[in-house]
Amino acid sequence: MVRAPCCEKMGMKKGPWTPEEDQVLIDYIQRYGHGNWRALPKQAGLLRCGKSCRLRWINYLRPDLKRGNFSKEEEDTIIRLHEVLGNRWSAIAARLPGRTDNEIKNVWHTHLKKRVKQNPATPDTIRQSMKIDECNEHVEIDSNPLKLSTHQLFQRPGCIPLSPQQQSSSDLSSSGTDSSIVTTSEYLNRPMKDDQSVDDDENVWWEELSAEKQANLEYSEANPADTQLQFPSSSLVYRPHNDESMDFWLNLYMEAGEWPELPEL
DNA sequence: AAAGGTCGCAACCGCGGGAAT
DNA sequence: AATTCCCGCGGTTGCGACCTT
Repeated sequence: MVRAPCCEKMGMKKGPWTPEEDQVLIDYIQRYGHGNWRALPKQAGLLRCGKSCRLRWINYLRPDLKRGNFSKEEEDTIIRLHEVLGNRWSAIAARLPGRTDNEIKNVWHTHLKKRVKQNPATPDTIRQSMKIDECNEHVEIDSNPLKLSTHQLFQRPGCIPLSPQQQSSSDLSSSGTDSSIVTTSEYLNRPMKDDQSVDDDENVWWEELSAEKQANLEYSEANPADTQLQFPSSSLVYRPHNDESMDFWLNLYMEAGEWPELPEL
């Protein structure tokens, strides 16, 4: 059964909000909060659906919104984050205080997309990323939608190197020109021996690979920043196993303006 | 000055995921 | 376990403002 959109209810108003409606919504939320968006309009006396109220509050009425034009720094930040995160506007907005995902999406489509297209070399990150790609073993080319955030992140450090032991023990067929280099994709697609079960779900392989390698990683739960310094070897596979560690890498990237190099022993 | 085209922004829509039942 | 509900997200649209001819 398909649920009817909430706004199709008779009597629900659509279109631009009036100042009076805005004030009703502000007054209500300031007094009672917004625990249940669906119930809110009825309780507040608004002829709007909950979805419309939520959108209006989040994108326009929230007191912590910055408003006004984006600064050059904010635009650069969006470009860099977009390169890493793609169209994940809410994730980008989470790193730009006072800005909404809708606002960022609009500014991307109206200004920044053109800017990047006209001058693709302008964001230094592109060059920097290429530089990193060149100096490391290989670039992760796998794309798994379910792991997109992690994968996109690590397409830049990209370089998720496999240990030499891993390469020699997994009986890999090398399709590349350099047999000492194995991408994660090649690992995941490696031919199976008879006694190895083949799982169609790449996620499983990916998870197994990660779990296997995380065991060798001295990861500090208490202080993720320590993790960077605790690679037993730069040839180990590492994958952030939660959002916190992903944020750690992303913050490093944002602060430094480039991806940190994996430490060598 | 007017008509047509383009831009920018606010709002809507449909979908997916997680929580609740 | 299945269904329903709600929220949040990303893509898209509508329309007023501005620009060009």
